[in-house]
Amino acid sequence: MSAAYIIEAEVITPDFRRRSEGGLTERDPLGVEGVRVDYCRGEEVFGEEESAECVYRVLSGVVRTYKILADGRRQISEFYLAGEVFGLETADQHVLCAEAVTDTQVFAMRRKSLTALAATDCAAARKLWGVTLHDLRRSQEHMLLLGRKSAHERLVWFLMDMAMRLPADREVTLPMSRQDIADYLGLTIETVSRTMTQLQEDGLIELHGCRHVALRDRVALELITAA
Amino acid sequence: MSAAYIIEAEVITPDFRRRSEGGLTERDPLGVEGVRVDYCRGEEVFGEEESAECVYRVLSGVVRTYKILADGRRQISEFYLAGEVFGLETADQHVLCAEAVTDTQVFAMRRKSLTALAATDCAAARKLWGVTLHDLRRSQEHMLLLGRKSAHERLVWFLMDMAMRLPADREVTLPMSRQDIADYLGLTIETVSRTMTQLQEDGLIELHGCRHVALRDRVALELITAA
DNA sequence: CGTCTCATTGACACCCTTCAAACGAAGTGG
DNA sequence: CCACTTCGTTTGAAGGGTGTCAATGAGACG
Repeated sequence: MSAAYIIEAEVITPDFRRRSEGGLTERDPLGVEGVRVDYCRGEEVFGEEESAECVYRVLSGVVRTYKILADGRRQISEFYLAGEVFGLETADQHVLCAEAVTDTQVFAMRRKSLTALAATDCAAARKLWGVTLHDLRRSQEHMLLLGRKSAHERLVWFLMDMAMRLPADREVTLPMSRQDIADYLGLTIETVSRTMTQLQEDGLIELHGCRHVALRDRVALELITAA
Repeated sequence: MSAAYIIEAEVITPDFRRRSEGGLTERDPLGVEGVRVDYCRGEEVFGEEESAECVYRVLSGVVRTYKILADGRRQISEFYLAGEVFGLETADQHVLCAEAVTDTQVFAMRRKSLTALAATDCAAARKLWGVTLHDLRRSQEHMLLLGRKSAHERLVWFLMDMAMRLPADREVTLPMSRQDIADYLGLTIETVSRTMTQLQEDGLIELHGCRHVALRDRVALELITAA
């Protein structure tokens, strides 16, 4: 109880001021304490060039990180799903923006606590580094996708990836809009939409409303991604 | 001297067998020992899915890391210039290939030595993590480029980046071929060539042979990248 | 039921790719 | 020194995939 107040007093950020009502201080698997914070759909978690006070783990919902150009062109670098860590992909200052894709609850940890822990606990340091490595490996695959794959290949890869990462029984429920998908895959919203319909016409997927996708022919889909 | 033999005996990799004649064991700024190894133009440093025995620092020359699809489409994720570290961008197994772009000398360190050092020396661990973070930040910018920028913007960004990173007096000497540039920027060789000529016709750059580029109008060039 | 937001569909344009040929520089052998 | 080859680059013409612009359709919500 007192620890909660200490943290609250130390960290003067909107995150911690906005912490969930009644939320007590807890410990993250990474090994440091923090608090739960809620964000509603579209709300910003942190902005570009903002000093990086906190590191976050998604508890529920989805977060997108992105870069944006002066004229509005946006590239989403990653979607973070429940259980995943973000905000670590930078040094002292954020070079990305982060926003809640859906209503989201995150676990906010103070960066200082993490680096302090890493300074003494090698296993923790290794874990932290592993998070960054994971992001890097995914971004390398993402570069291949953005630089060299067709719209069909991009979308199929995306759907397969989501099916793997989201709790999917018979169909995937996409948490993000077509615009988000487009900005993630380096396409336009129209191309995403058209490609989605075409995949349906080809019998590869089945759409039940625009957010619900059933992967109808996994073999054919995997052939496209492997190509 | 004896340390050199120990390392040579421990590490059974082509890298260490191929070490430069007469090269003694030295210590890298990262804090571990290793040996110099030479690669000639086009030679592979490591392949995809090869176990990651070593981490490298470029001493002279240039190295490219890339991913390649079954049908030959290639995406270069990064060029590593003199002084830069590569091979760390992965966990235990490489997910990229690395090749020498020019005749290249690298400093090869055993991954085990690095992780062992990181386990005791926090500053070293922090440095290692910093290398990965640097790669991640660059790959995020690269994603924005690949996903959202035009051929002109891509090439201008590339030239500015090279001018900044390479020792450039009045003109930049590009160490890589048009094909490499194309595969780095997610374009075709023809588009790179055409865009290059157009930039010259517009008076933004000046070509003296295809490898030598003078940035004629820095202000205009920076306007394009900032757009 | 009306409004709002988002998704889909259509027509058209354009940037980049593809295919092909010419050009140029570097190296080799006569 | 000069043909000749080879490899990489440049240039041209044509086509296609994706973007742009615009209109229609479909849910969600009050």
